[in-house]
Amino acid sequence: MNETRRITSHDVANLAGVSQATVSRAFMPEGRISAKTKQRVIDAADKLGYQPNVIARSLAKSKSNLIGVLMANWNNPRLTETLQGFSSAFKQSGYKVILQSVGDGDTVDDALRDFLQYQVDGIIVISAVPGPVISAACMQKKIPIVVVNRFARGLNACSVTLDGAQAGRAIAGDLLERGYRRFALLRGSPDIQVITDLFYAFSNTVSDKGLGGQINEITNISGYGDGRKTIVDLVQKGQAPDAVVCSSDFTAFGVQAGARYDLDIAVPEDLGIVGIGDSPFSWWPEHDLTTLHFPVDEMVRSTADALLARIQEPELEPQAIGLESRLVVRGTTRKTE
Amino acid sequence: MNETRRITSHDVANLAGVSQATVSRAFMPEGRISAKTKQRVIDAADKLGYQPNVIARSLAKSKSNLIGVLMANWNNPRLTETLQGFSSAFKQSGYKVILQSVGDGDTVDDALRDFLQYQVDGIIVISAVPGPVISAACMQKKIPIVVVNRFARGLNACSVTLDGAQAGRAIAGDLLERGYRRFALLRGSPDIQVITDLFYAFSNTVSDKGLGGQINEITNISGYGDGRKTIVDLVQKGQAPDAVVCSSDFTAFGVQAGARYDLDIAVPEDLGIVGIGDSPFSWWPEHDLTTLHFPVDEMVRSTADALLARIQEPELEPQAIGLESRLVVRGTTRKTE
DNA sequence: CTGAAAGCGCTAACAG
DNA sequence: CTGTTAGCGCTTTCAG
Repeated sequence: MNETRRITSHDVANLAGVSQATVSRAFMPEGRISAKTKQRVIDAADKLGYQPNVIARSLAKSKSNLIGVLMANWNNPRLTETLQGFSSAFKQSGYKVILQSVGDGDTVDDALRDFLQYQVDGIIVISAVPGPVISAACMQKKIPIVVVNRFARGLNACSVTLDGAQAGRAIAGDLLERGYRRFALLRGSPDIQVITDLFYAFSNTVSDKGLGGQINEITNISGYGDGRKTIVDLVQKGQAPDAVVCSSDFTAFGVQAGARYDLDIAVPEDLGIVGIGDSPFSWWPEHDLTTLHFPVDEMVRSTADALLARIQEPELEPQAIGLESRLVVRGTTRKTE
Repeated sequence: MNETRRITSHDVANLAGVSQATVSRAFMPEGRISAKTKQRVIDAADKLGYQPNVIARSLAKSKSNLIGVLMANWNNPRLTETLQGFSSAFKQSGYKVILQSVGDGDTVDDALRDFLQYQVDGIIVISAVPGPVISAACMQKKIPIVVVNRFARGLNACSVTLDGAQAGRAIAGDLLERGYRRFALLRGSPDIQVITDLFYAFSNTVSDKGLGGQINEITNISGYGDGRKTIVDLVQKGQAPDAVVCSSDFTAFGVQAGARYDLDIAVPEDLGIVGIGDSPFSWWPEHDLTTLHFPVDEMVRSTADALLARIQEPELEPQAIGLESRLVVRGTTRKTE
């Protein structure tokens, strides 16, 4: 058996007849080295199949080029786009993504601690908010955090979310214009600030217009099954809305199914349905859902920009970015009169 | 400003009045150390907020506890389950996942080279196959690779895929029994071995039964739009099948849409539709799709097991695991007579 | 059980 | 431009 010791820069140095440091320089972008020796080193390197050891480099430079991404909600319909977006955005800047999911008994903060131990250069937390102690620890180590889809209230972390107020106004304005008046607002957990903002702005817009709209907000409704059940319940209790706004497309699909298969209510004539997210299949004619377009690309770019900027310049002020969204009008809301 | 030097095991050692090596032992599972001093060290450590530096540990132990996951196809409908599965499966074994996606100009092999530089302990390649040189390099460094959804023909790597032959037989048997005879088989790229196997077994089963079935295989059809267009084309060209098998659920949804919205063909009476994957919404009544259930959980488990086993014991033979699947019969195929 | 010392493989002054 | 020499922070013999 060939005793396979890992080949290091020393081996390359020997073969090339230079010092180990020279090998190092040959592999550094701004290594001051003559083109000729550099070539000799490179040749020797790939004759041996040498690959620089990034772990050792990280230790020496105190920079890992790792970004920790923590995913707390795997039910997001735009999830794959998000992950793919981050992975390629950071690849372009020379970073690698290390991915953790929260669940299985351990918490957001545990996961973040793991990231710290791996000396990540920055952290992205998606759909969760870090605890105060751990984020203080990050701040003290100058490791920037960007929170996505949640607010990082007073945490010295950036956050990137929908602009809930703008979205709420947009949806309410549009629905009112189409003649809807009795609204049901369906959401999951009641403590997601963005949705709170959105519903709040929605309500305000409705009252401001003075058209006599009424609003019924229902919490802890999430996913297809919940949506379907909820619309049936409402109708049976005599609280039938004429429009439903759902905090997620999946819930909206469920409402649509309830109307179509359980209740035989005409959509959009007797019931308008609006989702949030614009999931990749909301345009399919089976659904043809009017939904708020969540600008994933822009979100990824803002997040990456904010994080990278703070990796280079840790003293930058934290920033709360609100993404503007627009309503994509499809077949689940009526034509404007 | 507080000059924030990172706190290391030395700092803890000083505070605890022990040597740095002792601190190290206190944080190692099998560190030979007395309970008393260990406690003193732990106390000192979290008084300082000390977190062991995993990068340094990796360098010292030549073991990174990193698993590289390379994702080559982001259109897989079971993608989130897959990613979540791996991330939590490996977390349980003390590994972290470092995620890359191929695309944006660089290749599978580039990505794998990056993984090698990060000294990953093992690699998972999803929906792509590594080149021969890079996988030779991995083998020589004793870094195991498991290929998922593709065969690793002669690469000294494990592979985990559907058992195409079994799946093909199952689908064909079921469709024949339901009286379908004129089959269209829709697939994307023609060089995915699993689908080739599947369609081959499908064809064989059809001929073996001697019921006079005929088969039309069409390649480069992938996704909703393609599926929809394809069924319309077939009908217009007078080649209407009475059953369509699609290599992905999304294509099947498209076929269904074509039948429903463009052609007004009765499904399942005049057209049977079968997908592959069993995506999370194939059971929704809008689709109610008969589809081959892809056992994601089992796939994740097999993959993780195979990889972890080879991390511990690099000399294990490569293994090709074929996952058994079953057809989930829903509304897009007729009742058996 | 604990301390001293030699690495792990690379980067970064500092001379020459 | 290149070699020498210290580290980066931790693990691991090897003595004691």
